[in-house]
Amino acid sequence: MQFQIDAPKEEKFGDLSVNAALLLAKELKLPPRKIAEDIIKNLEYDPSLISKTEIAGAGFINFFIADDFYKKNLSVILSHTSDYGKSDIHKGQTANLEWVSANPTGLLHAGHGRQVALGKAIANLLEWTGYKVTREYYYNDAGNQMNNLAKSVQARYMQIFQPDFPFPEDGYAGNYIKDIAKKIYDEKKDSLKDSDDMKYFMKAGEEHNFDLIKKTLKRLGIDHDVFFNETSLYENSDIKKVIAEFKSRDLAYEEDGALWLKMNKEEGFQKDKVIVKSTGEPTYRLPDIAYHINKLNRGFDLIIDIFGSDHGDTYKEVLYGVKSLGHDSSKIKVIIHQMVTFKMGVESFKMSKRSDKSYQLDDLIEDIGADATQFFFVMRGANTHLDFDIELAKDQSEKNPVFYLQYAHARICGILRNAEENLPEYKNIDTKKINLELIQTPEELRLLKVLATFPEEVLTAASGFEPHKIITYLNEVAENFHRFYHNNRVVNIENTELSITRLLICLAAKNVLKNGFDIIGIDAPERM
RNA sequence: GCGCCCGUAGCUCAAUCGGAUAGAGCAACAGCCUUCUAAGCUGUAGGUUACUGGUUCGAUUCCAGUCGGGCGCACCA
Repeated sequence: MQFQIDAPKEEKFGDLSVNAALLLAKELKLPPRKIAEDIIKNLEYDPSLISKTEIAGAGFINFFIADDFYKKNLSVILSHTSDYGKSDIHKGQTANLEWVSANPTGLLHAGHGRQVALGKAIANLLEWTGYKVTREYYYNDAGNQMNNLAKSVQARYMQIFQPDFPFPEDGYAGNYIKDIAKKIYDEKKDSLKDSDDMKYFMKAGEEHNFDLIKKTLKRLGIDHDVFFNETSLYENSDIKKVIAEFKSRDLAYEEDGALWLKMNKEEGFQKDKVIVKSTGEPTYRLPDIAYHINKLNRGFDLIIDIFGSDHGDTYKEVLYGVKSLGHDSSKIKVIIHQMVTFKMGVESFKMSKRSDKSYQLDDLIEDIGADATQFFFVMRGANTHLDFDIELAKDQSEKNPVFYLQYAHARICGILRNAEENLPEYKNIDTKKINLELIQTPEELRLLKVLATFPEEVLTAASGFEPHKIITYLNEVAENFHRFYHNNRVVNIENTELSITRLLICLAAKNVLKNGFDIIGIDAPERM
């Protein structure tokens, strides 16, 4: 029988709860509470770990973990320092996380931030569970959009000395195109005139844009290990091989001069899809399929893609292609995040690539800082539409949720500075010889309990790729620390022994906060 | 029209892949600074989990339908 052992939401229901009796009731045709009684009667457990059991509600069996366990855990936290919360369940395994992967046709706009921040935190989470993580960026410098970029740059360049030069209708309107044109003009003056120079315009635009994208990522502390170039898939003929495979498996056919991939209607696909256009150029699907096969062939145990919901349908086609060629697509996990609506108080506005007034990720970082940017994007589950209130994020006051957490850390640092001055000997204490008997107040115990669950919180957050759970948890830590602070004087020269015990609790809380901040990717300030 | 996602307190969101009396923050109201940072703490109020039905010991969670919102539905990526 698949019964569950859970930590109940409410403290009064104990620390662990088992629903076995409820599940057995039907089969045994007995009242659940009666079954629970029988189970408890026959249970053997260590009374130094479990202080109490009880039957509650419809027939839950609740276990209360002894306070001693949590008290002893204090030295566990302190001795593991920056490793506390890490696990090795995926030790020896490798993961590949690909995200951002914006084409070098423009800058990262504010909406990209959600994906940028999510990926950063998820990569960290994976490392905390033992994965060796490759952070990858799929660099796509082929296709129509690059021609469009070249035309846009050319037009802005020409307009410098020929103001009536027409700007392409679907060109990129952002001001950054003018910057690129200006740069070219400074170097080449008006020597580039005919369309043979298109390649030059393209290259200049690409380099400029990609440089800025990388700078933005750097501001958020993101450094990709691999920039995988799409063109390499053509050069090493991976794409040719994929086409040949599709043909030999009779999964593709030619029609109207194009090559079509047969899509399985039973898996929900409505119609077949073109993989090679009649012009001979592949559509994005083909290199994407080849790319994912390439990742699988590199031997990763886990492959994660992060996309916005606007790609919610297309990735399924790519995975279908990969699977139909006999590859194990179950190793590939796709995280879809919903779109972001930015608000200034009540006023909302949408991002647009076409407008030159679009709000860039750089602007957002400028306005609210890198920490708040990272925090606000990761704060909520990826699968809900996110309302991003820039005014709130900008607010340097208690309204801003990021400060609540950071303040708890800063406050602990304040206490430690006080101790440094009045009780410097606390630093030399052997944490194994603390007098645990002195831990008595409910706030102390409650805080220790919360701190003890950190490793498990990391595991659940990592297994579902849900970094927002870390924030929810850290909030609980901060809340319990503040409560502890208000009711328990820490540094008191009259009572050195108690002071030292409480200082160690502070250190443990600081340790957990710091580790959580590291996962999310924000700073742990010493002062605020 | 079809597909995917979503709808929870006035607002922004949680709720451990079916569990107990649905929780936080902000906003509102009432309190707490001669004491380690009041960016804090304590308390009050706020709900038919969009709606209707179904599945079972038990539903915010699963299923069907309705309403409302987002995103897709190219030989663009």
